[in-house]
Amino acid sequence: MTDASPARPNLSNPRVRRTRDRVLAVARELLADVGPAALTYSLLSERGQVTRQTLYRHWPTREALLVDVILESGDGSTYPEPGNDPQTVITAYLHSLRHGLDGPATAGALMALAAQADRDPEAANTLATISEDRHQALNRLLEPSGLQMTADDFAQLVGPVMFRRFISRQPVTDAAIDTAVSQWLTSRRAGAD
Amino acid sequence: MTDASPARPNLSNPRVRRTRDRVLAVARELLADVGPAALTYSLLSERGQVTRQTLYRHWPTREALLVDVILESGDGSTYPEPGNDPQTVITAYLHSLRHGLDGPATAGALMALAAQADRDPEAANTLATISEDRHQALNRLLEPSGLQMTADDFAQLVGPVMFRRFISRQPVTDAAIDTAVSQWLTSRRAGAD
Amino acid sequence: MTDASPARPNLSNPRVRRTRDRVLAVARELLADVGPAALTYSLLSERGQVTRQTLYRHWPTREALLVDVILESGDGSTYPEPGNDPQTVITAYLHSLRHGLDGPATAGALMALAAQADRDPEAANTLATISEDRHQALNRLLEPSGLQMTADDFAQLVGPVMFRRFISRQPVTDAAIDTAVSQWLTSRRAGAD
Amino acid sequence: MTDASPARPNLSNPRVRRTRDRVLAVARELLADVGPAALTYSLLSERGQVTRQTLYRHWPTREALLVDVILESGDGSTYPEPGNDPQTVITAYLHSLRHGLDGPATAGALMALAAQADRDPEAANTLATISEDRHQALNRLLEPSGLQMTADDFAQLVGPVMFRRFISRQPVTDAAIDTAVSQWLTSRRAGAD
DNA sequence: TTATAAACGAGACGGTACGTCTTGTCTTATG
DNA sequence: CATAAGACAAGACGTACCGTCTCGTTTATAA
Repeated sequence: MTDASPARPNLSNPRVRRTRDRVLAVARELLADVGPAALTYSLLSERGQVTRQTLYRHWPTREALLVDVILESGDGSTYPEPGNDPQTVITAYLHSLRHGLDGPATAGALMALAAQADRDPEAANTLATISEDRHQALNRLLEPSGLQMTADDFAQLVGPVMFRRFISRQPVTDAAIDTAVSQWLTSRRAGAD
Repeated sequence: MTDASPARPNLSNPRVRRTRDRVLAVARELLADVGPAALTYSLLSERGQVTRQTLYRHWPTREALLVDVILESGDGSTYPEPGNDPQTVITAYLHSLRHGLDGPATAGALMALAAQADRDPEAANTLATISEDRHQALNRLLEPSGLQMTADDFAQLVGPVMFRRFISRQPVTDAAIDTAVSQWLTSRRAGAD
Repeated sequence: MTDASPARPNLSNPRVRRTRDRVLAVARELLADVGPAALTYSLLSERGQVTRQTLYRHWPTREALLVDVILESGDGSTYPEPGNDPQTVITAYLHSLRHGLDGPATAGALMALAAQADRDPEAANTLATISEDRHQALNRLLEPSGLQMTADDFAQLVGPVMFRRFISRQPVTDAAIDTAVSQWLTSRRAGAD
Repeated sequence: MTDASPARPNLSNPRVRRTRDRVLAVARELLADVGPAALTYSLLSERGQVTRQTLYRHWPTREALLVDVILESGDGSTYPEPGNDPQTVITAYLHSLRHGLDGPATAGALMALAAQADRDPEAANTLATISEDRHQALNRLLEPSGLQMTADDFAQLVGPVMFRRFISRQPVTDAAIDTAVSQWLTSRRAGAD
């Protein structure tokens, strides 16, 4: 049994770590500057003081790079605080989501993945995983309130925000977020009756 | 002052029309076969019995081609019938939307646009226009019922479907559609109180 | 039946001719300057005001390029005059051969071919063809004298010169040439007895 | 004064010896299998159970490796017996030479050296040395006969064989060898008159 | 017998070249 | 004389080797 994929650099090696972090930082910059389509390995290599070959060693596929960019979205934008009042928590969550999608780096990487997900199962998987992550993150914030969301609920809340941001291209206003939250809460209360 | 854009072929010329339609048909096939990223002018020219030059004349930019593909989505998938019962109409509409996004041609082109919309105002505009089109289409279907939707409403309904289809990558089940519709109706009725 | 090899540029096209001649000239220069091993398509492209892609179109393989360099050895070094006296003609021929192998361009290309001929039948063929060419050229020079050489004779004459030039790396002196010629003539006369 | 070249492994160390011999054996195999151009350090390292680094330690340059391969041509092909009759001895010698050049390992290495000798004085030297070696070896075989060859004589005999083998690419037949030998003997006798 | 020096394995890295692909422009011959 | 065929420049792709550089580990020799 030969090794199918040639083994990516060992992250416990500090040199490797250094290289990787530096490149990811530059990648984020470039993603914001030139967009995902123009984020070529050629460009990244010359801006990142690194050889193209090194990029391939770390991220055999451009998609792998995008994943790392999204997952370790280096802006340190933190999630809001957990809390007892669902409406407050959810609203704060959607605000933070909106903020996370404002910077063109993460948003660009996300759409790049989405664009190829229909043909690239790995990209599709990654998207699913990311969604699930964010879903669980919200549930953790909601824990003190005793409320938990299903995937359906999550789609119901986040979908409208995403739709405005990426498809209909209308600004995601505070009002729009409020609408989404209150609609969901209303219908939920009604359903509970 | 030189002419910035060299004038695209005159659509009233039947020969032009023929060429254009033939190419668009092939483009749709290829879009389904190989995906938007692999839909190159080179490939399209050889499959479409046309010179690359001709493609450039018709669609100076790849994005222009994608727009035409989306707008004239040739599958003949028709909208549902208008009707008096909002719930029925809306549900039928979402079903047809889901169906339209099942074929990988339109969906692929759509995401390709979305991926570059952050950097390409024209793509962004196109997306906005398309969204608005579909929004108005729904409103036309709803006319008999006397009900009309705001952009907010539309996002609230369509967003969750899109989110599942393109981001969280869960199947868009009938149940999910029902949930979206009933939530929206419920909250609406509650708001009307 | 698909076209296996993508068809090389049409030499009757003047643009093609121009490009080709320019590149071959530069190739000869570089061959002399840096040797056959360092004559990369990359280097050739940048010195020749030409894209790498263009080089590949003209000479799909580096060997094809070397062949053209050898066959159209542009130095215009002419063969000597035909004549009645075999000894004079043959000696003159070997002098011109030596001169042709002095310039590092042709000699380098020749050895490059020889080095890969054991594994590359095309290279082997090319070498055989070139040898045969030179053999016939000599016979043409000898026609007035009524004498003709077999392949054996040719090897007997040219071999020692090649050996000194490429293997034993001794200078090919006038004396060495005289020895080769007179040995061959002597033994020939002896054999005729 | 820093040490220009980092000192190659000490051959008196048995571990070194082991490594070296093992690698050379593999190198010979590979040379026959894939030819000199494809005998990369990468390939050699993985086939030879050895790191690339180790190869560089032993043979700082690929050429140094080829020299070792040629000089210690491990096939154990022995020279023929010395004897009194020059014709017999010389013929036997040329047969053994032909045999030595039949196996693609030595022949390939030899031409690889020849191809770079014009630009690499070390390669040129090595070739000269090797030639001289073989020349002296023949003279040793001829000692019982009282006959000795000059470098000129040697070139006159060996050149035609080499030429057929490497340049004109005709088979080196027994007849060709006989011709070479008898021509040389004839002219020699004639010259002695 | 244990240091100590050398050889070695493992593998990251900056380079350079490869052969291929698509793009947009430009040239040429032809119908 | 307008247009197809296709040559070309530009530049990214993914891969292969190269030569160099750590850093641990093993082996051999010498104290």
